[in-house]
Amino acid sequence: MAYSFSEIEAKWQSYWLQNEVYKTGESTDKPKFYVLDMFPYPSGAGLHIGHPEGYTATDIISRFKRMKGFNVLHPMGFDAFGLPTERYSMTTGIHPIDATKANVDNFKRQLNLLGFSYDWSREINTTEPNYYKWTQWMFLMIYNSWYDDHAAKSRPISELQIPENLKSQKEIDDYIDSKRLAFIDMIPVNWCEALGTVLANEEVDEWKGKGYTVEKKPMRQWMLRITTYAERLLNDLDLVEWPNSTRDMQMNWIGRSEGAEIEFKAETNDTITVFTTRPDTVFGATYLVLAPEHSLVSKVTTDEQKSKIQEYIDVSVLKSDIERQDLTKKKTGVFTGGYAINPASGERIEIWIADYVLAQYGTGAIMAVPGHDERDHEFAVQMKLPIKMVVKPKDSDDWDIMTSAFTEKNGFSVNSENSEVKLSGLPTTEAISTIITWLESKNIGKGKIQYKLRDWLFSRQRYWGEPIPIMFFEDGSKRALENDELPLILPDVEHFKPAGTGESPLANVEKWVNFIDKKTGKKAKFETNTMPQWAGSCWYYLRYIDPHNDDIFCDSDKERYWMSPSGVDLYVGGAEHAVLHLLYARFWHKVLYDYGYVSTPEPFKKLFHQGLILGEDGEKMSKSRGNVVNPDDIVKEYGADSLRLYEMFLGPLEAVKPWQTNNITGVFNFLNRAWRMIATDEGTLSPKVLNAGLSPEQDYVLNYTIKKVADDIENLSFNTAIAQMMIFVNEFTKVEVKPLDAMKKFVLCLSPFAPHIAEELWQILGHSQSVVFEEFPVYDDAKIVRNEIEFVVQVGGKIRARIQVNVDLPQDQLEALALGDAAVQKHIDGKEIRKIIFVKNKLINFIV
RNA sequence: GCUCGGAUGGCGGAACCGGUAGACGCACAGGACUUAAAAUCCUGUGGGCAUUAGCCCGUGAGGGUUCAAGUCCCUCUCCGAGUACCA
Repeated sequence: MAYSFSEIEAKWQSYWLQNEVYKTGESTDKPKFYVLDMFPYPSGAGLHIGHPEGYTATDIISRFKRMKGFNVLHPMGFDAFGLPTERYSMTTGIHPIDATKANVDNFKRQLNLLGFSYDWSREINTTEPNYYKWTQWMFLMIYNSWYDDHAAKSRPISELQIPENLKSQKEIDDYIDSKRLAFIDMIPVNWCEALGTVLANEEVDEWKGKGYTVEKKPMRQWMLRITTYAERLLNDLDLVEWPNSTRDMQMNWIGRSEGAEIEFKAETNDTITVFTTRPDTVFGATYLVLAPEHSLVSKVTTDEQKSKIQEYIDVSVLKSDIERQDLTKKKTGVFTGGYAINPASGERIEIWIADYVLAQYGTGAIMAVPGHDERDHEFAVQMKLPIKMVVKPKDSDDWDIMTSAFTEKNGFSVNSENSEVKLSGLPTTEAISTIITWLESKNIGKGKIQYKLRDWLFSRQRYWGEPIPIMFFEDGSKRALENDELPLILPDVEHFKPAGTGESPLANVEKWVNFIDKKTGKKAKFETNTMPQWAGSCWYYLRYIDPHNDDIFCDSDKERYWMSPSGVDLYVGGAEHAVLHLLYARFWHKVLYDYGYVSTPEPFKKLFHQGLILGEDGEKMSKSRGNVVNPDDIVKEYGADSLRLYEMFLGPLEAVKPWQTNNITGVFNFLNRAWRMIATDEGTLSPKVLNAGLSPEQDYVLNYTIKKVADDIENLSFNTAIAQMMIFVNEFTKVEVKPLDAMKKFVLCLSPFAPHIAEELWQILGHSQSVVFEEFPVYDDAKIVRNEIEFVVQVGGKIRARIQVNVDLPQDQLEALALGDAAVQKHIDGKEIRKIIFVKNKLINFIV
């Protein structure tokens, strides 16, 4: 008969709730531990089997740390703004607020069903005005900031020095706006007609995959100047304990490269600035290429080339990023008819446009060095442009530059000199610094560090997001709301369809959009764009610390207690957020840090990604495949404790692993065996549990289990911790008498993993207080030292005997014992022993 | 293409700093209990040859270092994730 998990789980869940067992203490005299889950988007589908994986891991840690005497902060909330809800509302007419509430209720029901120890009094929801008030407040903090390069930090915009030559208010305002960390720009964005909204690059594939069409269209957008933080975002990765892969991804995303900007004079007298990482190859620059969107294209284009150029631009704009970046296709481009002068060689070179040059990176223009860049080489061959060799390989002279580009950075410059500077003969690194010095002395270029990271497109043409708290006046000026005017509440609307003009549904809410500003008395119009879903998740970990504070987003004393010395102690979530969420949150955190609102430069000290759980067929779970496992069903059949245990027993937390419902019987049986070891079918203490001493073997297993479970929890190796507890149960199932003390310690070890059954067993063992408040057992070092071990004897590296010996036996005695073994003698067989390898307490190896 | 992971029995997975490969679980087989079954408990279970207590092979493939390699080095194959003309 299986133990009655349904009754037990319901009983303890309501006990925990009624007694507020998981309320986080406010006292600061205990050491703290902040363990955070990535909060979910409450979708209509409810929890899937992947959610409880990370959540169980953090729950085990939380429970363990509490038992180890820490004050644990383990909160949960909901990242509830988002497009799926808005689309649901569009089709059903159900208000996003109502849809969100229903989904959140369902999520909470499911989370509680699994026995997670969240402190629900700290629950947050990004869509509630008293939360997004502070999201808006932070947006305004960013808006009212400029980045001081000298101080290398953000400062209030009021401290910005206004150049004296600026006279009119408009000029001054424009100057200030050009420095703000939040600003408006016209930029080409991914416009989806059907959704009536702009999509982020990372969303394009997702929606295209669902059959939507996405095109490029320049629109007025809010941007955040995250690029000012590129260097710090890169360097501070050294401060965190993150998976290497995630750090690498962020480093690649930020994409720092060193090089130089070089100015080329066009014959029209326009200056075309290019960025290159190989300024040493400037003598080999045989043509220039501008991106089709480059502002100088029309100026350098000659009359007879005009129509061809225009045609090319028109085609480029219609192409999606994906199409433009399709590497398999041939490169395309058109000659503008214009020429420029290579500032190093003095040669007259052609100016082309081509869409293999990206407008958004560097200066949107390149000097093409076909001899030493594969892309330029391909283009030059195709367009029959000149190819010049200016770097030769270290050890050979016979590189055929017409066949392929030589791109290694370990060569020597050749054919690179003019009357003022000579690179020929220099190794590449020296050539680079030499040419930069020359360019700088001539004032036609300079060393430059370039980043791939772009500014953050921060506005969405959607209803279901935080309103941007900025108003515009008829004269074109604008005003940000002040703190006493926050939150700017999202108005109620009846229809969630976009305005169709590219504006959000808010544009249709006449009364809300157009109003008389009370502070200035002027006619004003609210911004109709809302913030992206990333906004609310940029700082939620801080709100948990002080969720009900109306004066500030988080009290600074509380912040210091929970975040010092290096941020959230453990952050667990999916690797899909490795770049964007984590980069955006780090950015906001650093702005807050610059103003002293937070005490650490980085928000998340240790990060961990749980691996995906696949369906039984080894494929990603999806409705269409029909391989989705619903946690509710598993709980019904085996109980929450078994589900928790099984998800942890499946394999290493970080690994991608297939679900096998069959295998859950393993952990289910284990819990039943544990139950029978301590309790009767009727739920009373088993008569076999007695005050009794432990045999040395039992003592060993008990103490080793305590040690192993504690160590493994710290390392997030839950699968091996569970295996060890199984060994414990196997050991004590064998014997007739179950020593009471061992049973108690075992239940304490089990409790972080399977809290419901542990509570029940703990009560059966005679306790009236919840197991949550108990201390984690301590093991006895002396008991986990074996006094007899199995010792391996090898001859010529092959195992020939295993002998039982006392621990720490010295080499000479073991040699004698080993040589006395018949099997060993047989293999030595009178041969000469040339060498003896001895590893204490492990093995001895006779080389013959 | 580039970057980062990974590959261990029929299956999920263990294995510290190079030192007994396959812990633990599933599945399977046998036994005990039972009129019988289920449940439970016990035993066995990488492959091959012997079938006694013996030997050989074995951690994706091939090479190397070492007394000793799943673990370190080189080359390759396959799988997964990220990224994509970033000059």
